[in-house]
Amino acid sequence: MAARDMPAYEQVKAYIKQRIGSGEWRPGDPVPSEAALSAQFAISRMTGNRALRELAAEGFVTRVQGSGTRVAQLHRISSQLVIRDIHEEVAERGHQHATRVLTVAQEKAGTELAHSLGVKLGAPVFHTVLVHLENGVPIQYEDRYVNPAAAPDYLQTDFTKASPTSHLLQNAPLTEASYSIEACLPTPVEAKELGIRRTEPCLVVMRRTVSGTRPASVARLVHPGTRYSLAGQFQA
Amino acid sequence: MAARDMPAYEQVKAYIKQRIGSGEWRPGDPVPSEAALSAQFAISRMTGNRALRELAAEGFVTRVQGSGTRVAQLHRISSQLVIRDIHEEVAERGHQHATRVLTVAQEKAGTELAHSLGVKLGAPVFHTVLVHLENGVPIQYEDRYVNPAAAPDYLQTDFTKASPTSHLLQNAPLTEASYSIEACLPTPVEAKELGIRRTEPCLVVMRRTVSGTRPASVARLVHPGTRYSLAGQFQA
DNA sequence: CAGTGGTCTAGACCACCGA
DNA sequence: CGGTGGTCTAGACCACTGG
Repeated sequence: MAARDMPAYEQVKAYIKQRIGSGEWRPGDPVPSEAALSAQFAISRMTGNRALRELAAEGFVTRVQGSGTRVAQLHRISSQLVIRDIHEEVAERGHQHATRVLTVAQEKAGTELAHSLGVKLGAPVFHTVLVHLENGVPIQYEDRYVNPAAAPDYLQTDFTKASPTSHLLQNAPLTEASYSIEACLPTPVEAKELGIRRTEPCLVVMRRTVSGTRPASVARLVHPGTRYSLAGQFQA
Repeated sequence: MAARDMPAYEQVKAYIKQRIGSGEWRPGDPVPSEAALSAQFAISRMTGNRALRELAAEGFVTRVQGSGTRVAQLHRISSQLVIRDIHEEVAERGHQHATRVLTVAQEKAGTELAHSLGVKLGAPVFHTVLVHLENGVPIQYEDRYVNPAAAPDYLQTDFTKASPTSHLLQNAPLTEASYSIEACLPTPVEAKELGIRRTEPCLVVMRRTVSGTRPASVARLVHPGTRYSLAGQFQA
């Protein structure tokens, strides 16, 4: 065990998590109070407080002022899906990232798009279509519409050097987003640009981001099923 | 403003979040040090520490010992992705959920499985294969292996009444999980049981759950691409 | 080296809950 | 009322970073 090197509050957290994980303390059972922990571990009350406060934030226990701390009823496990720049993602794997630019244009918003981006019908919107390559192999077809109000100089970006995601993150602080993930067959154009057969399943992520109160961008990200998977970890 | 009633550390957090949200402090910019905050707000260093520590946990800033605190590049946003019982999920949509049980058996662990579940090669493991239907239409093919140590009476469950997920959540408190999501074609058996063509893309979720320190279960969840999508929302 | 964050202490006052 | 958590302070020592 690396228990000796752990900070005191981490040791207390580990102790409590272990009791909960082993089933020794069941949901609803009381957890030792801050004062009890101080005495038991020979630590100050603040240290015990930090341990319990963090466990509460992580969903392991619930605390009620005046009443006490108890083991939480359900373990809600929420993931930490992160909106990442694909360039960083590839670079982190130690691979080469390159971008092929297919379309950079200003267009007029149709009904559906106008609604998604919160602009008027026929108002100008920015449109880019790119293919991202990892070590020369296409891994993502990115079809994106951007609200000019959120990133006025979007079209001036050199997309071979800065990805749309990084440009948007720099210029339009992200406050909200929604996504959906599905499995689809690629369109003929997508298949051609990704260099795959039209029968190969693709992982498609549709994402809509909001900056402040203003919709910033909607994107359709198509990944060949054999070359890309989303992975993640839940904790707490 | 309710600023007067807020604890000091919350006021400091609000101040910093406001600067970041308004774009006044850009990603990578330095955030005032704990000492600077103490002076500026007339608070103790510990209070400033708590504000910055929580902002770091929430993904607004990054901290490096010895170097300082800076505005984070990305907003880490926790999603609503939760490990849910498919029965609840379907019921929530106001639909009928039914289960077809294909396999309920005890088997011997092969090399790979033994490693995933943390048991010895050839040790007994529980195996179930189910098909979940929403209003009579197959939406998920669930192939699951369970560690007997985590849920000894798993095989006695009536899976038409309680789903594996709900049984496991009841009996083996969940502490950790990892998953991957990909797009694949179904195997012949999967296609047959789901009632789809073998060329129809499927959304496949591989999930491994851990209860305490013990791997509890590994599952392969296959969903027809045309009938199922994962959706979620981010919020700051 | 000076400045930073990481941790910890031994007190303190308050608001709240339950008996 | 005593016990609980919620917050805050004014110090302290340490490990790490940068110039």
